[in-house]
Amino acid sequence: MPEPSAADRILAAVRAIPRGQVAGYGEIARRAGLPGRARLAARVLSGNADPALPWHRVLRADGRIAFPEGSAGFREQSRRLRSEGVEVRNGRVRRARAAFDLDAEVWGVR
DNA sequence: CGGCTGACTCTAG
DNA sequence: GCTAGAGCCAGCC
Repeated sequence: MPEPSAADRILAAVRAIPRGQVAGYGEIARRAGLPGRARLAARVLSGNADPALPWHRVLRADGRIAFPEGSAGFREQSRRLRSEGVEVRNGRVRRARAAFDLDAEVWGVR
């Protein structure tokens, strides 16, 4: 069978985010072997239909939720994050990158 | 082919 | 911490 499509690799990268942790769109794209394709990662998520996909663990580079504040998606994402112990303040997650990079070293990823 | 759009990112001020 | 502007990429009309 052919090698996985870009979208498949992005989805795999999203599924690899441990529970209770978060990653940025650019980070996901990079891990999928698509550096600089953050927008593609966002696009893939917008069209995903997999209920098991932890899409709520993906944030913007500055640790903010990518949805407009107050929107349905925004509330849903912050609710899911908090339910797994992630601290969400005013649409922003503390230590989005730091926490992830820390574990990245542990996993041997990079 | 041209133009618009978006769950993006980076740099400046 | 905030807003603006520019750069970027893929999909759609």
